Amino acid sequence: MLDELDSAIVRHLQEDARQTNRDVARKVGVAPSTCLERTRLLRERGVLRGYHADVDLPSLGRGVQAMVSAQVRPLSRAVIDAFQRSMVELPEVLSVYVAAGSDDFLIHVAVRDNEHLHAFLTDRLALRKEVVGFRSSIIFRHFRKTTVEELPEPITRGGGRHP
Amino acid sequence: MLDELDSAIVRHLQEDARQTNRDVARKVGVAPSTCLERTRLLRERGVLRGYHADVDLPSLGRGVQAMVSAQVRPLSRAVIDAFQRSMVELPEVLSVYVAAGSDDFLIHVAVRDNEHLHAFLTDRLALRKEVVGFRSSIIFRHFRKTTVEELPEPITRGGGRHP
DNA sequence: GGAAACGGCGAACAAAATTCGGTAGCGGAG
DNA sequence: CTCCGCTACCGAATTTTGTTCGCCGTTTCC
Repeated sequence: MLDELDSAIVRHLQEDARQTNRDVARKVGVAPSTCLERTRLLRERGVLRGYHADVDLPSLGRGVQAMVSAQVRPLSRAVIDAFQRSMVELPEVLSVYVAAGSDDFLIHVAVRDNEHLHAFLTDRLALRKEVVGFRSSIIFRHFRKTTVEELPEPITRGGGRHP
Repeated sequence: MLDELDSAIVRHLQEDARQTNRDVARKVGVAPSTCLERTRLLRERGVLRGYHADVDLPSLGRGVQAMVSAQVRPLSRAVIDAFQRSMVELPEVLSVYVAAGSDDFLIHVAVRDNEHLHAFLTDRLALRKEVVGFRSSIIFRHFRKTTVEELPEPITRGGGRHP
């Protein structure tokens, strides 16, 4: 799906999305025009979904982060979709994961302080009647990998899907 | 800490970090040179931590995501730091949260398929002797907010910290 | 073996980044 | 009240980059 040149471009744009196309081209060893066209195609293909600034949360008055796992009932599409939508539009929420296994939802929140977290849990979660339970984990540190590489093919037994 | 102009610049760079400085300047209503200087200062102050391409995980051969919560013992700094570091360097791992509450660690992983996830859990987690338990949640959907705004000051009783 | 298609290249042109001297507005001191 | 100095913004000039497009070498498929 991605050749080596694509992968290299993607890697460099993950590390610094604001470096110039010329710089990327030089680092991956092709002409700027080639690099530009490749990048355009990667975007068009949906491999590159966008470019976003990474912001320091404490600077935005959000010194406390937590991951809140919630269980909702009934697990119908209507309830799930509505709950997801209402969580996403809360200013405290950074991210919503719809999941299965131990939890139905994982909600990553960033708030001013513990007081604010408590208010969020009681006023925004506990009050909702579809929420039958939730647990919170305060996040002390968060290390996010800047670059995600293509996974190498694993050692397979017996070959691929087209025999 | 951030005036209205800073906030506007930060907001626009969160939405699209690769738009030109001119475009940002036009949108926030200042001259390009002013916008450039502001952006430089925001970076220097650590408010803007970097700019990263958002990559489609399935395109990288990672069609399955999960959040794994792990409990480790003893909860000493040495064990925590070592476990964190070893998780971060695994290719399957996107993000590591060091937490307290329901869980000690939250590990966001993206793998090829369920088979690969199972291999990860058994070979990379269950084998470690400091891991005393873990639970996994398969992630079906992940909605990440592109723009994080500064939280408005709450209604406080009795005023600020400098009377 | 040849034709067509693909991908990369580099030059030319348009646009953006970056620098820097000038200046308006603001705040403080006299 | 006025003057001074400081800060932040602006806009023009220069350098750098983005973007387009015709050309050419390679590969692929008859």
